Amino acid sequence: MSRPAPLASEISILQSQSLTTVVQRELEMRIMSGGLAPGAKLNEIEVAGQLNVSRGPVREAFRALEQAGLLRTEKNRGVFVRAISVQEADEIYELRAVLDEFVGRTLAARITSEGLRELRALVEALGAASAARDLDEYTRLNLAFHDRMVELTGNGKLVETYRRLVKELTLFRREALSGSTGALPDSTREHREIVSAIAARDAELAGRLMREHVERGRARMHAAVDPA
Amino acid sequence: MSRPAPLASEISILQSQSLTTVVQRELEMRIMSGGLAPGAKLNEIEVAGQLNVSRGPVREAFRALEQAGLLRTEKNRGVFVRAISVQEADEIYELRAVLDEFVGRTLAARITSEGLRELRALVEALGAASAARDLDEYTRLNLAFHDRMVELTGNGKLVETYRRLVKELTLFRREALSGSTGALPDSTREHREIVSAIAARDAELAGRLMREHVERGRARMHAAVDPA
DNA sequence: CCGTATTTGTCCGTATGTATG
DNA sequence: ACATACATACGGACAAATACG
Repeated sequence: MSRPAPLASEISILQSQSLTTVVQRELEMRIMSGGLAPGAKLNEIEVAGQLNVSRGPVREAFRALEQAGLLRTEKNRGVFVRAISVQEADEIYELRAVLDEFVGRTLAARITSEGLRELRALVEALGAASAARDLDEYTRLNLAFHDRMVELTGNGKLVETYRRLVKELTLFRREALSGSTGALPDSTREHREIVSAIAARDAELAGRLMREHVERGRARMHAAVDPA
Repeated sequence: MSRPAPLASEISILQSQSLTTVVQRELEMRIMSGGLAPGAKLNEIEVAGQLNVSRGPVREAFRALEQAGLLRTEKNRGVFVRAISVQEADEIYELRAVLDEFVGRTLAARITSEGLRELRALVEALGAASAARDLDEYTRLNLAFHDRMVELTGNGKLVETYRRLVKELTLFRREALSGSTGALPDSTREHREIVSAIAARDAELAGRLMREHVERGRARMHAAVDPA
C-alpha cells in the first residue's frame, strides 16, 4: 500500500461515504466547473491515480454518472464527457419551460411569506451582481434563484427532475458558448416581475412569465449558436 | 473457470453489450415484473451467482440502477429495491399531470395522420382488452398508449423523463396495491375523447383531458391507499 | 460484551478488444 | 497486414464493517 495519507478534509468523507460516492461527486464537480470539457476522454487508471483510489470505485462512479446523463460509454473504448447537441438542448429548454410554468403557478398558489422574502433577497442580490458586471456571481445567483423557486414548490420529484435538466444544460453551455462573449443577459426586470406576480398570487401571470423567461433563454441559445 | 456454457441467446448479448448492461437490464426487468418486491435486499454474491458473472459487473449495475431511482444503497449494509412512499407517488402524479398536459397540447399541434392512426388502433385494442376483462393486456396496452403519445411529441428528453417517472410509479403500485382487487379502471371513454381532441387539433381541450386523466389516476391511488 | 460468520468495500491481476506504427 | 502497445472488461483476493450468537 503506497497510498499517501489523505488530507484531513478527506478523512471525514472517507469515513461516512463510499469511495464510489466521493469519486462520483468529484467528477461531477469537475464536469460542471468546466475542468472536464464535453467530449473529453476519462482514463480509468489516470482518474484512479489522481484521486488515490483503485479502478473499482472509479468504474462504479462512471456507471452512475452515465445514468445521470453526464458521461457516455463506448464499450472497450472508454468513457467520455457527454456532448449535448443543439437539438437536445432545445428539447431540454422546451421541457424546462413546461416545468417552470408549473413552478410559477404553484408558487403563486402556495408560497409562504418566508419563501417570498428569500426570493426577494435573491432578486436583489442578482440586481447587484448585474450592476457590478460580475458574471460569475450573476450566474451562480441566477441558478440559485431558479433552483430555490423549484424547491419552494415542495415537490421533491420536480426538484430532482429539474436539476437533472439544468445539469445537462450547463454541460451544453460550457460546450457551445465556451468562446462566447461573457455578456450577462440582465434579466433583473423579468425576475422582479416574476416575484411580483407570485406575491400578487396571480398564478396565470406567474406561470406565463416563467415560461417566457425560459423561452427567451432558449432564443438566446439559438442566437448564440446560429450566426444569424 | 467453472462457468457453464451460456445459452445461444445470451452469446450475442455478451458480444455486443457489457455484462454490466446485461445485469442492469435483467435486474430492472425483475423489479418491474414484480419478481423483486420493493424493500427486498439484493445480495451481490447471490445475484452474481444467478447470472453467472462476478461481483464487479453486479456492483456497477447496482450503481446505475441506484441513479435510475430503482435501488437504494445503505453503506456497508447492502442495496434494496426502493419503496416509494405515498407522498412521493403523489409528487410523481403531480409532475405527470404537468407533462401529460403538455403532451396533449403538443400532439394536437403537431401529430401526423400516421401517428393518429396508431393512437386510434391502440385505443381500439384497449377497448377490446377492457371488454374481455383482460387486466394484464389492458395494463400493457395502457402503458403503450401513453408511452407512444409521449414519443410522438418528438421530444426525446421528455420521453426519457416521462419513462423514469412511470417506472417509479409502477414500483409504487406493485408495492401498495399488491393485494388489491384487480379492477381495471376502464378509461376507454377518456382515451377516445383524448384522441378525438387531438384529431380536432384542439390543443386546449387535449391538454385539459390529459391532465384530468392523470388526476383521476392520482385520485384512484389515494382511494386505494386510504380506506375512506 | 466478545468472537465468529457473513457481506460489503476496495484493490489488483489477467484476458480481451481496440488503436497505432 | 502484422505486431505492439494500451485501455477496458472481468474475475478473484484481501480488508473492513456489520449482524448474530
